Amino acid sequence: MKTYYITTPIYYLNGDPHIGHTYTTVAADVMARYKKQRGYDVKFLTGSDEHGQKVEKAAAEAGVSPQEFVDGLAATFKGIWEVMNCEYDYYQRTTNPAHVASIKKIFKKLFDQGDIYKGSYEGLYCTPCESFFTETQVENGNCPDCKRPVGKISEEAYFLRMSKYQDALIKHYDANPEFLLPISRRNEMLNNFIKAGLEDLCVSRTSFKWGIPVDFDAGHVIYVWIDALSNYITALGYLSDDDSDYKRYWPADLHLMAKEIVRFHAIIWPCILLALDEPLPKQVFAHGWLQYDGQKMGKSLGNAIDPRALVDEYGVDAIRYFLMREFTFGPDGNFTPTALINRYNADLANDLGNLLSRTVGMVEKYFSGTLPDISTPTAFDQDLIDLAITTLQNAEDRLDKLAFSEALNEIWNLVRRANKYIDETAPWVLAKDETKAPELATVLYNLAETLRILSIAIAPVMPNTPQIIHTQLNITDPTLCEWESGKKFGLLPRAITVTKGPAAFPRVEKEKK
RNA sequence: CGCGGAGUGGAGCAGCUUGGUAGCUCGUCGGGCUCAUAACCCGAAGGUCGUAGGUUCAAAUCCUGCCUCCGCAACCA
Repeated sequence: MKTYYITTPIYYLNGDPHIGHTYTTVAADVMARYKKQRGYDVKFLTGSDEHGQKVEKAAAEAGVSPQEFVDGLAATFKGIWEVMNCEYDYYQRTTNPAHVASIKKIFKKLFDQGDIYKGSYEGLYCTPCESFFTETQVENGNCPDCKRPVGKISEEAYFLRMSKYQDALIKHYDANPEFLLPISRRNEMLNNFIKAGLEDLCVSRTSFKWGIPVDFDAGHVIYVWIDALSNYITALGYLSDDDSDYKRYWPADLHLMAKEIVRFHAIIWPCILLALDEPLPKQVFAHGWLQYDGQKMGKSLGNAIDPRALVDEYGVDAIRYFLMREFTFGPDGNFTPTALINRYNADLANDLGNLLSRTVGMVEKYFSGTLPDISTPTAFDQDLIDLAITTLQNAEDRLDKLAFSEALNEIWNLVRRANKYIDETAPWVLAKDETKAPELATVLYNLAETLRILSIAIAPVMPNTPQIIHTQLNITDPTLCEWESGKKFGLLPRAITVTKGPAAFPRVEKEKK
């Protein structure tokens, strides 16, 4: 069976999850579900990065141990993924003993083979940001990020010989045009950083304790690079007693992330893998940020969006749909409440929800809820059917390129086509003439069958909605819900009995804001 | 000369890597229909694609200058 290994970053546990984390993870979940539906053996990994000085400090301020602190936040993150219906296959934590053991082995291996060496690091350091800065970066002696004073510190540290792998990395980029997408990111990394020259990277710290210790040198702690990035392989059991998953799933098909960490995934991580002599991931994809009303989102600005509140108000499928449909996956996007309401009403309430509602309504009204097994084609059927049987393929073409919005647009072309079909065939006219019952039954059947296909197409993005459609159309045969069955028209039994339910997506009034 | 992104009908966006009738959603106006969540369907208006040049038979799309806005500058998705 073909495997598909997809990852989100492991999120740093320094605060509650926000819409940004949600955006990345939902996108990954959509891909994972899509591939599962198509029969792939999928591994979907997410997790949390739980070490470092910020966590150590935040825990101290909260009056709990670092472990207690991250346990709480990790639970919060797992909770939001449950709310968002993100079904990861494994949740990796950098405090997981198995991860810790693997990381120690990786570090030791790299040290033993000379790719990690001991040196000393001196620089201007901002403690809260856990970052070194160059003279030019510092603004009047203050950290350019948080504006607090930086101090000059020097420490013994271990370095990763990144410079050694520069040429190999460039070769890999050249040989794999789709290694890093979108193209703009590729150009950025290649031209500005890789070709400009890779400097050896400081991969340990002595300034804090909360991390994985360097076994052979007391006081040194393995810094985030190796600790966090390697999670993608420690989660598969790399260098553990059971590395069957590693053999099965590595190299990853896709590392998904937002743009600010593309450097680590497109440069540092490949260098680590090159040093380990392991294959590089097939693709790294960096999407943009969501802004809020044109402004950067963030806790400090007080405009961070709480995904839970959105789900409470609109439902999880609607929010997932909105995130995947509204924004082009790649560039930054602008999140506005108005856009959310517009999308919800136009696409979900008016187009899809109403299509289901009017279809089921007509079967009830004209045939007392059960379609008779009679049919006579109408002049309008073929157009609808032609589009219906190509819709899944069209969606596949887009999804395979992570063009979620385009994929949904393809699917909605069918939704709109079905609504138009109702207008063309005017079932209410057919209903007035008893001799037209076979045509009427055909029209309603074709609509039901189209809804079946739609339920398959939307499932990766909207995992709950298919069930609503299936319940109302009384679809119980699981084979009628399989991806490939959505490429065939006419599989649904003709004599279906429908059950009208509450509106799948009740309209939201704009005044509500 | 720090780096990068963006400027497309009223709004929000796509298209630009691989030049060739300017597309989508919302909104507006007009019409149709009445099965449905006052939803649906059809039609129309509205853009010299930031600006000045260049390359080309042909540029929103490639190149150069300029203007404006925004982000980043070793871990905020």
